[in-house]
Amino acid sequence: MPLKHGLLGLLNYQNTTGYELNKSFKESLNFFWKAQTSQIYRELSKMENEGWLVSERIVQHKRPNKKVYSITDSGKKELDNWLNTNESLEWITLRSEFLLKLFFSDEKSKQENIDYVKQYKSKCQEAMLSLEATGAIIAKHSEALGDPEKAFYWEQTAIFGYMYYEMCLKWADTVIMKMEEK
Amino acid sequence: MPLKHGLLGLLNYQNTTGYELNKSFKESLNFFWKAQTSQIYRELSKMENEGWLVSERIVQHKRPNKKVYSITDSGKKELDNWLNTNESLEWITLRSEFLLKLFFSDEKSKQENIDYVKQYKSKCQEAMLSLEATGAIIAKHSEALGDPEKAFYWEQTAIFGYMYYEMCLKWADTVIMKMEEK
DNA sequence: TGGGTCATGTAACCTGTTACATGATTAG
DNA sequence: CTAATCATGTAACAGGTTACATGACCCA
Repeated sequence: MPLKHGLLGLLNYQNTTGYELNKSFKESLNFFWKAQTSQIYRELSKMENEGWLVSERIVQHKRPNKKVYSITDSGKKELDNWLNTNESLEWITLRSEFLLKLFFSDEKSKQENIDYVKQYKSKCQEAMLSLEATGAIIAKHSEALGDPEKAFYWEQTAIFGYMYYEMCLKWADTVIMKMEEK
Repeated sequence: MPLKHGLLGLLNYQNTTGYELNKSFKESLNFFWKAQTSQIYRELSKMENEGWLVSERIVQHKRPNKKVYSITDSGKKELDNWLNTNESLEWITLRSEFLLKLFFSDEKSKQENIDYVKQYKSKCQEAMLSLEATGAIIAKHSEALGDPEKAFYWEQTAIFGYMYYEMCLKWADTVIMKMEEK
């Protein structure tokens, strides 16, 4: 249940609400793990039932009341456990509706398929840009923490993304070339 | 609902049973789209309710009876529609429990993390080998069909996989180097 | 002053995963 | 002869997606 553990990981840095977690999640983990807002709330209450978290309800005027979650010892143990056991870890997963369609695109015209792959390229370029923005966020965090090493692993994940999109673009170019030669 | 459409795509080649579809799926699409056996059966019956498929029950001795599905005109239309509209297509998705853990691995020892990434490398190498096997399957299919172009797009998806794993290995090597320098 | 967006979430539905059932047949 | 695998699936549950709710505040 990686989503739960991602949330535990964030809550291990600081106590916070579902709303804030949702934002942090989207700022940091979102590129390699997506989570819906509603999913985050649901997982949080489940984790509270498990005893991994406790919550405190804060009454607010002007804003809806909120629930601040904090991780318990049992939650820390669970997080630790997840980090340290790699049985049942899905090391590699690839899932692409884009490729699924391409697979079945034999009947479509050459030109349609070329356009399709070109559209893909432009999505990759967009994604790269947004990763560059993440790069800036990482740099800011590192500075704020005063320790450039603090964000080392975060940075490596962003680099992964960067290399991934580069590879996708390279692949797309060679496919387009081959299609044009057909 | 890409799984439904993947199944439609396969059924567009030939009428067959859930059992056989499951096998074809795993041989061809599995590398970029996973489906559980049970999921395939469920989707098939839903698609029959939608009118995209019809089925015929074949009574067997020695083997459990089976249901042979065939695609209807309405199913063909649906498939065509899916292939030709890219609104709502998820062009890029990346999801990696491996990276999620790495993100939170600051507290772990340098050596543990190096080992972790090395394990990842070996999974990538395995995956590459299994893609090479797929390459052989593709070649056989092409020959069987007599037309090397028939499997062109299939081949391109396999090449994508190949380049992907290459990239992963390259990334892993640079990360390991950086970790060793820490 | 009317339409977004912020700050909180909840409900319903659809998809994916895990576990199980059963009677041949094949492998060791 | 016994255990695994084949050839069919079904059931239950967990995870992911889409749609909606509400009362402030901010912008044009």
